Amino acid sequence: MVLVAETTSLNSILERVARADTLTDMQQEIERLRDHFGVDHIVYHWVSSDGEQYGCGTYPMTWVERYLEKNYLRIDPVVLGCYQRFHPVDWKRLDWSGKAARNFLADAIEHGVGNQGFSVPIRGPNGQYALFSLSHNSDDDTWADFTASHHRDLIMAAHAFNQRALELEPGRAQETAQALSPREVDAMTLLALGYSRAQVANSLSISEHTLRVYIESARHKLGALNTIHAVARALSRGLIVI
Amino acid sequence: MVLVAETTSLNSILERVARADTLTDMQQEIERLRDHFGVDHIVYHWVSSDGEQYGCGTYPMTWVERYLEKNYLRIDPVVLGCYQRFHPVDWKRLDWSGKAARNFLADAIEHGVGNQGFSVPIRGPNGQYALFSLSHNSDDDTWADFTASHHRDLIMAAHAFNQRALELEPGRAQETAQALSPREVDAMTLLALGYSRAQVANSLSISEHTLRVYIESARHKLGALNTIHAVARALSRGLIVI
DNA sequence: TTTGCACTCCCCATAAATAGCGGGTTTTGC
DNA sequence: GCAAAACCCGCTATTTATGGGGAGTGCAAA
Repeated sequence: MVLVAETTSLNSILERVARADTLTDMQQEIERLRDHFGVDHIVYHWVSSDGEQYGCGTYPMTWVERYLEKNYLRIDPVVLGCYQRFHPVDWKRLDWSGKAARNFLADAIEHGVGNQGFSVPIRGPNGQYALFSLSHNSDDDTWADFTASHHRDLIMAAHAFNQRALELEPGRAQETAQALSPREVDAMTLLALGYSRAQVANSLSISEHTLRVYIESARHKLGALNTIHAVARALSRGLIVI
Repeated sequence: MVLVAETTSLNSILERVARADTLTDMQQEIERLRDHFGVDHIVYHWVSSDGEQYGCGTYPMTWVERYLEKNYLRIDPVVLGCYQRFHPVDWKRLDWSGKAARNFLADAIEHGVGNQGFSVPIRGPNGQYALFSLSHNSDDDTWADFTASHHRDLIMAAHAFNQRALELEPGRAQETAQALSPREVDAMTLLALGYSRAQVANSLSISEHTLRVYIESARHKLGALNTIHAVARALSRGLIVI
């Protein structure tokens, strides 16, 4: 077990990440990064604004397939926990109570994921949510020393992957374009706060019919199927804040 | 004009930021950081989950007051532009067309803000949105050299402020998000994805009435007034991911 | 200056969600 | 083992949202 990082090569790896043209290139760099840090696994995966999942990393293919097949995204305490957090977190500090979480953990370790882990969450303007994770097999103290001494390197690495991944993400151009008008933002915000249509119309001092026009135009701009969908998209894209 | 950064002292500043107990402490460190980078101004400001604004920085008090008084937050292309972005951006690359934006720029420069600028946006799980900005008076080339060579330091500094600011934010502790049951999570998620109740019930292979029970229990747990409200809260509390 | 966009208002018919009542089984945690 | 919580289903009635039409103003940029 080697837990040594040579900062000399980190910069060169991150520079290559910044110039990566494909996911395959990033995959290669993530393997270099794993060797650099001397950990068992590194994974970078993210959820785009349209809910699509992307990722690259060094987990065994069997685990990746199982993860997708079992839809572990909705169970994985790392994903769910980091979604509520701002800064990097050690997996030990997440909530592993609950049967589903414990089963997931057992399954993960069985498939080669380490017993220790550390994740850096980053989120973007349109609900993009990315996670840069390291996983390793070691005792608690060794792991604590490692994460403490490489905290900054890990943040920088996460940022590098993140920046490039977002640039490589397909269909980014037309999604950011669809902003909402001020009135539409008002309407979506008040709906998200639990007001009924009548209350929203009253709050905005407009007729309920006018309000409906805003809701519908917001729906169309957001490509939403109904009001709940529209509010959810506006929220997760950061167009409204509640 | 000095644009030299000694990396030896950056770490010590950021470590003091990480241990800062109050906004005043952070204010002190931000001044040290300004001297370290040799720029005219550094500002860190953020919008919390309840919409409150906080900030600290080296701008003249007259400008801060004018900014708040004129409600420039809704005009400032730096704030608006970075809200739509993921990674650090030079102010020159933002959209300064539009009368309001140009007036704002003139007003800002008149109050001592530099003609150059660079901002690092970061956002958090509950709609928090933070901006770490540097401003300086210089020509384009000098500024481009500075930002290029200190790109990583700036990201690290932004992260350091960000992490501490979020920890210092009041009212974070009592945000004990009551968890939803797996079925409630399913229901909320599918609703957020735009499915109607009939479609959700069909997807989950349960009766529409049973689905209704889940939606209502989720509503009660979330203290929501209606379904839209419940979905919005579940989303913004990170209980569901779409 | 003309084109676009944001903003405001109105009707009608149908689809969907909400509110209230009732009944039951299976899992999970202490 | 027991209690609590999660899981599942039925009914009726009312309120609310949605979908499809309309029309007209004003502002600002191309």
